[in-house]
Amino acid sequence: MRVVRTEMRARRTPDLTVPQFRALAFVRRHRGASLSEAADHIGLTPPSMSKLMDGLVARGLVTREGHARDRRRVTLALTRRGRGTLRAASAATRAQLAARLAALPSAERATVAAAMRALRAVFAPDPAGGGAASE
Amino acid sequence: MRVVRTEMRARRTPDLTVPQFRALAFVRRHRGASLSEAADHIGLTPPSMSKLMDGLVARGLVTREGHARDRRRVTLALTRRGRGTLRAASAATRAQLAARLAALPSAERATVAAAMRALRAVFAPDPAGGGAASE
DNA sequence: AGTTAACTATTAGATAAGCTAACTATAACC
DNA sequence: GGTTATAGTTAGCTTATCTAATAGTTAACT
Repeated sequence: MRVVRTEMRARRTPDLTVPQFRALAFVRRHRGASLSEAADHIGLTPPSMSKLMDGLVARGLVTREGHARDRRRVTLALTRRGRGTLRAASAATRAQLAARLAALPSAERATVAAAMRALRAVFAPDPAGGGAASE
Repeated sequence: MRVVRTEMRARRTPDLTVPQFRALAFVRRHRGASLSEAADHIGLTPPSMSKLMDGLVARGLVTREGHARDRRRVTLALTRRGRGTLRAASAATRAQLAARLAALPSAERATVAAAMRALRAVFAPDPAGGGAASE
């Protein structure tokens, strides 16, 4: 995963930091989620998530609106631009990782995939982030 | 690796951040290294490494002395306390990871180990960090 | 109904990690 | 000996985190 981060940092295409990427991915997967929900799932405190969202809202990637019934809450969603940015970042990262992994013989790629499944079972991270690691 | 980081953060025993841990590990492995060497190996710019070392020197974990022949350079070394702190952090992290991995059947642990070897070959990280992952 | 308790989000203020640009001091080169 | 390159630091910026404190809302319980 260190390498994943490194690759993501190298990919300057849409210029998202790792926490920004994670937050966008969470919002994509949970449209209309609240700030606390995002903080919980990603493992940040609410103030941290609040500030993170400040930046994403300021960049026009996320909308933050008041909840209809519970006026304490906030409703998060991706903008069209947010979806595009996330998709581009995801594709770029995936491509770079795939390029690295392509250097492995396919038997070893299979071993890596099996290890990932085993580790996911033990650490049970949110299936959002690492899902669909087909290549 | 994300999980490694999380575990390390959770381990509050000697209270080292991940970059601090990495810097200490580098200095342990390369006694008398210069600042630039440390920055290069860890993948930071010299100013970042300089500031990181500021903190470690202030905490009495690292010594930073002038080089005998080349007075531009700086010579880094661990103090006794630095060695102890690093050892404690390393042991705590390792123990927590081992506890998690112990939940896996041994065949799957072997798969994980094989995957790590394969990935190391592709990404070729500094052998200092991930070495000796026996358990 | 009215007060208290719980919850949601933000602000304030701190530390740490990073970067680039600019500077200082020293060594190397010709 | 004067120019060029190298090593490290300082200055100033952004982002990521945290805890503590605050404000506004809703729920809960007399």
